[in-house]
Amino acid sequence: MKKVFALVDCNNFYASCERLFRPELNGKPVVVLSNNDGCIVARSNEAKALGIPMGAPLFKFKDLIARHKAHVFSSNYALYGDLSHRVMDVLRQMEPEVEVYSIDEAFISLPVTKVWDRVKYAAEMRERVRKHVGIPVSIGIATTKTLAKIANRVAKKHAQFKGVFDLVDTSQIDQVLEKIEVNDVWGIGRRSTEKLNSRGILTALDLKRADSTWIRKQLTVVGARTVMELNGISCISLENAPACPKSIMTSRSFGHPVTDIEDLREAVITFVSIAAAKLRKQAVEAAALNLFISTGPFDEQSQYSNNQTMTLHQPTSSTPELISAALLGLKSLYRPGYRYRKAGVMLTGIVQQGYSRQLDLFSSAQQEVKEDKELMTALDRINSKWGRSTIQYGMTTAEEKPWLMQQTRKSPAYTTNWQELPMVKATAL
DNA sequence: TCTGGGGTCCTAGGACCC
DNA sequence: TCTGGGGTCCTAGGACCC
Repeated sequence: MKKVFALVDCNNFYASCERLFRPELNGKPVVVLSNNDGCIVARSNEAKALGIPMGAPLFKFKDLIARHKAHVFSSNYALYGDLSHRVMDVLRQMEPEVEVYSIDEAFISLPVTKVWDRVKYAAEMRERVRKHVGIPVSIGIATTKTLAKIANRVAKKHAQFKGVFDLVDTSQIDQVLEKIEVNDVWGIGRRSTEKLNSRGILTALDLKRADSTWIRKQLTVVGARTVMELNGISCISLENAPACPKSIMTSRSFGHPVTDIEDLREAVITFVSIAAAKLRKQAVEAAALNLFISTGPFDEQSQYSNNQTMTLHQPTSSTPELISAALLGLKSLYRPGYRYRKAGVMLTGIVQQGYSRQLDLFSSAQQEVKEDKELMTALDRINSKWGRSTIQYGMTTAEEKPWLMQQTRKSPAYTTNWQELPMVKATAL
């Protein structure tokens, strides 16, 4: 049966999450910051209207924010992740084929029906999410993912469509594409836009009609695919089941510059522990670990950045094993005298847990692996119940931890921590 | 003073092999 | 004097996405 794509996208997701528990902020400007309270990564419509751009560093807009009394939040991923799951659950209750594309977006495969039925159904979907979770979403429908993205944009931008726009009808596609700038097309970023503009390709419609040989040469097969999708030929399919990840990364900028190797050591141990827990959560193991440390990109005094890959004995998800590999790397990467601002660990060579485990000749393998697994299971259980840092490896009790993130305006974990549940005040009548 | 984090895919070029 | 060619694998870097 022929199917069409619906793209469900949460409106100003992080800002909407924050407002859900602070309804008095509805209609007011709200911004949410990146880690370390560095950049603005989400804005309510009111904040967008003030001219605050996406990704802008906070310090450049402090005045504007103060002047308009915009509300500022540190990012609270425990909250956003939980609300995201709830939204996706509602979608799955209505349709079986859901691809969770990002924390705030999902592609859904819908059967082809009459336009009117489709729009009505999507509107119902939208209303259910609003009612059951409280997050507003927009829905775009089309024959390819790239066109569904564009339809979603229209749904979000023009209030008269009430959050749902259907672009399956081919006769109106060109009219819509004509009004979309080429850099707003999914897959066309800054560099491609420069190339396209210099050739006079300014709108999505221009791109749709562009010469395919030239596109293939300048934008590779990726760009060629985008052009096909604009022409209604579906090249990017729905990925229903989550695939095995190719890499898993944990990295952070530090709250303050770090010079001491002992502080770096703690940071690295922490990041490896988080990454290892991610492995176990997805039931996979890593065959290699890449560690990197670097000074800040805005440090004018001196720059240093380096990385090293350690190959593990065999694929593993054991925190202590990964930590010892990482610390070996740190020893050879560290140079004294620099102000480090960031470190991170990337796990690669990911395989399914226990898949093709070679018997290790150099240790009494089986028994050790088993004990380690049980230990990790216990650790994960405790940390998921009592919080990520309840049991940690190799931490000092130092009060000053310069590498820790700055997060001065974080909202409570309303939905994932018993200690931080929202309270309802009962007033006597 | 203050500038995020976590991914994917593609290509070019080098090493190596036969 | 004349000094192949094709395939594979790996890595680094670019571009893009949210």
